Amino acid sequence: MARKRTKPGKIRLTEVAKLAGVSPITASRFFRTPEALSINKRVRVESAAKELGYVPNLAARALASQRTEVIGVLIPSLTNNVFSDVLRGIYDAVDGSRYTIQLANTRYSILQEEKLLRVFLAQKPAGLIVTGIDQTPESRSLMEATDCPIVQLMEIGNNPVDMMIGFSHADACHAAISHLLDQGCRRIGFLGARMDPRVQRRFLGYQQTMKEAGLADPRLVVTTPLPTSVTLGGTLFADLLAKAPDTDAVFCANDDLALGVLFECRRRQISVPEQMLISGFNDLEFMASAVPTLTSVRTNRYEMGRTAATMVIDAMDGRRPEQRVVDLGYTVMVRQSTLRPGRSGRVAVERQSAAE
Amino acid sequence: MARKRTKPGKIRLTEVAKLAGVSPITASRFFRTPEALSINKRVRVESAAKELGYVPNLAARALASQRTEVIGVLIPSLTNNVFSDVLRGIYDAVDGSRYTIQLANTRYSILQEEKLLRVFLAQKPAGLIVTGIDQTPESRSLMEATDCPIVQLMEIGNNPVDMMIGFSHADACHAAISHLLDQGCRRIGFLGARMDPRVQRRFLGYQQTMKEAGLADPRLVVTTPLPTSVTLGGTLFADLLAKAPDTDAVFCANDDLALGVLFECRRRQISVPEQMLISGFNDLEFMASAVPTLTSVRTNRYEMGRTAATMVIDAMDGRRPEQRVVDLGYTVMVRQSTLRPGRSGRVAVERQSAAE
DNA sequence: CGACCGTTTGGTAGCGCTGTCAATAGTTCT
DNA sequence: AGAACTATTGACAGCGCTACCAAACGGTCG
Repeated sequence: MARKRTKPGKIRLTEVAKLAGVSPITASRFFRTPEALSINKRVRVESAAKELGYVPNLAARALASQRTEVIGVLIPSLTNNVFSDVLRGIYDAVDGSRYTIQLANTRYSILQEEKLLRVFLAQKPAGLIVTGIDQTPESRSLMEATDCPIVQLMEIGNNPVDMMIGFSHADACHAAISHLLDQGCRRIGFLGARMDPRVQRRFLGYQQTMKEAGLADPRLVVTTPLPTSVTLGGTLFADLLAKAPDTDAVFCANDDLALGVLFECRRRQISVPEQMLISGFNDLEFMASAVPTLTSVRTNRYEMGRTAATMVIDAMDGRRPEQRVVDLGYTVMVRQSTLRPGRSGRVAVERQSAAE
Repeated sequence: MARKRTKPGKIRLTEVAKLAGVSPITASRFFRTPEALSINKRVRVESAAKELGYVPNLAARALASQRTEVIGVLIPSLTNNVFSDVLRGIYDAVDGSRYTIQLANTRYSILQEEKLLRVFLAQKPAGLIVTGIDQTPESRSLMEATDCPIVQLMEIGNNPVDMMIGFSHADACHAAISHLLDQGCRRIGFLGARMDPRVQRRFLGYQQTMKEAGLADPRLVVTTPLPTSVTLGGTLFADLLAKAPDTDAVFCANDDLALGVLFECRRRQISVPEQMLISGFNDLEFMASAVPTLTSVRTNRYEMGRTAATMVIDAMDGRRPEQRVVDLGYTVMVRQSTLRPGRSGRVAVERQSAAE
C-alpha cells in the first residue's frame, strides 16, 4: 500500500508540468536553462508556475544535481565594522542571483577556520570566500583540492589559491607613515590591537618605513593581543607616552584606537595636531566628523565584498576573470589631525592605487 | 545498464553501515538518535564513520526527512552595530548545535522582509528569527501558518506570533528623558535618524514623557529618514539649534548621533554638560570613553541574540519556554554628559529591568 | 525525395537519506 | 512457563528533482 508522505496540497514540479502540458523534465529545464526551451513552452511553464505559486525544492535539486548553490563565507569577526562592510558588499552582490550565502565566523582562529572549511567543503559549496592568506597548511591543501572557485579577501599576495582581492596593508601603512614623516614627525608611535595577520602586515609597513628613515625605536611600539576598542586606544596611548614621552605622532592600526587616542589627548590637554598628530586606519565614517577631523587610510571594503562575490559568481558561471589577483588600493585621507600648522601640508588626498 | 553517477570513492551511509556490520538505517539512527542504539552498535558505527571520514549529505537528509536544520534570520541591516551584536549572539548560540544559520537582510523594508520570508518558508526552516513586530499582514499570516518556532527580536509586545525577546523602547526612552528632567532640563531635543519602528517607539516614549511634564514642543524634534551616522548627528543638532536655540539637552535615538552632537558642540564651543546635556541610546563601547563620557541606554543585544537562538533551538527540541515573551530590560548608564555640575546627580547606574 | 543535422522534448533511473511499519531479541510479570 | 511488554534492528519505499540518453521534430541539401 502506498504510504502518504506527500501532503496533497503540495506543489511539485510535476504539478507545474501537468498544468503546462509538458513533461516534468521540460518544466525543470525552464528553471535552469530557459533558453533551451521553445518560446511556446517557456511561456506555458512560466505561467503555470506562477499560477500554482511553485517554489523549487532546493534539497531535492541539490541531491539530484550533486551540487548546491551556496557560497560559503569565512570571516574572522561579526562585530568588526570592517567585516560588516565587506559582508554587506557580498550580500548585495549575491542578492538577485540564484546563489545563497552560508556565513561562518572563524573568530580569528585559523584552526577554527580549518574546521569550518571542512564542514563547508563536505557540502560541496558552489564557491568560497575566505579571509586573508594565512590559512593552515591543511586548509590550503583542502582548498587546492577543491574545484569550486575561491576568493581570498582583504589582502593580496603572489600565490592565490584561486582568486584574490584586497590591497597591500604594508604599502598602505607605508603611505600613512610617509605622510607623517612629511609633516616633520620623527617620533612616530605605533598602536596595534588584536595583531591579526593584517595588523601585523601594517606593523611591518610601519617598521620598515621607520627603519628606512633611521627612526625606528622599539619604545615607540605598543601592541596587544586584546580585541580593539576605543577605550583600549586610550590605554595603549598612555602606555606609549610612558615609554616614549617625546612621541610626536601616533599611527593607530585602526580607527577605534585613533578615536581613543583623540579622547585621551583631550583628557591630558594635549592639543591635536599642535602637539600630537594622529592617524587611523580604515577610514570609518566618524573619522571625517571628529574634532579635529582625523586622518585615516581609506580601504574599499564594500567594493571588496561586492567584487569578491561577483568574481565567485562569474567563475561559477564559467566567466573566469582576466586577472586572478585584484588590487583595490587605498587612499590616505589627510585631515586636520595630521596637518602641522605652518607646514605646507598637502591638504588634498594622497592617492595610492592598484596600478601603482 | 546501470549508469555511473556515483563516484566510486564516495562514502555514503551505506559504506559506513557495511563496515560497521549493521543496516544502513541503524547507521542513520546513530547520527540522529544515538541513545536508541545499543552500546555495542553505537561504538561500531562511530568508529566506522570516523575511519571512513563520513560526512552526512545534508541535502539527502533534508529531502528524505522533509525538514532542514536551518534557522532563518531576518535582520534589517548588516552594518548597524546593534545588529552585529545580536548576530554574534545568535551565531554563538548556534555554534556547536546541529543547526545552521541562514541570514538575510531586509534593508528596513517590510516588503523585502515578506519576500524573504516566503523564500525561507518554502525551504521549511527548522526555526525563524525575525526583527521587530511590524511585519506586513501577509508576513504575519505566513508566520502564523508555519509550525516552526519563531522568535521576534528587539521588541516586546502583547501578541507575539510565537515567542518574543527584547525590551520596551518607549520605556527605555522614558527613563532616559526622566533622567534629563531630573537634572533640571526643560528644553530637551530629540534627534532621530532612519525612523524605523524601534526609533519611532523611542520617539513616542520621548513625546509622552515631555507631554506629561508639560514641556512638549515640536520645535525640539528633528528627525530624518536618512540612515544614521556621526556626521548626521552634527547636522541634525545644527538643525535643532536653528529651530530651538534655547535647547538645554539632546536625546539622540542612537549613539552615533550622540557622538556627532558631541563633536558639533566642540566645534561650536558649547561645553558639555555645562551648557548642553547629551544622551545617546544603545551604549556602544565608545560612549564610556568619550570626553566627557557620554550617557546612554544600555540594551542587552548580545544576550538578545543568544537567547533568541537558544529559545528557537530549545523549542525545536521540544522544550518550550515557560514564558513566551522575554523582557531583557535596559539600563540608563548615567555619565558625565548628563550630570549638571552642582546638581545632586545620581552618578550610580539607574537600573530598569524586566520585572520593572 | 531521402539522408543528414541541429533543436527540442521526453523516459528512465537514480541522488543519499529517512519515515513507516514489521520483526526480532530481551525483560518482566503473573 | 507463557503472556505481555519494551528495546533494538531491519526492509521497503519513497522525498522532488535532475543527469543521461534517446526519440521526435523541423529544416537543409545534394
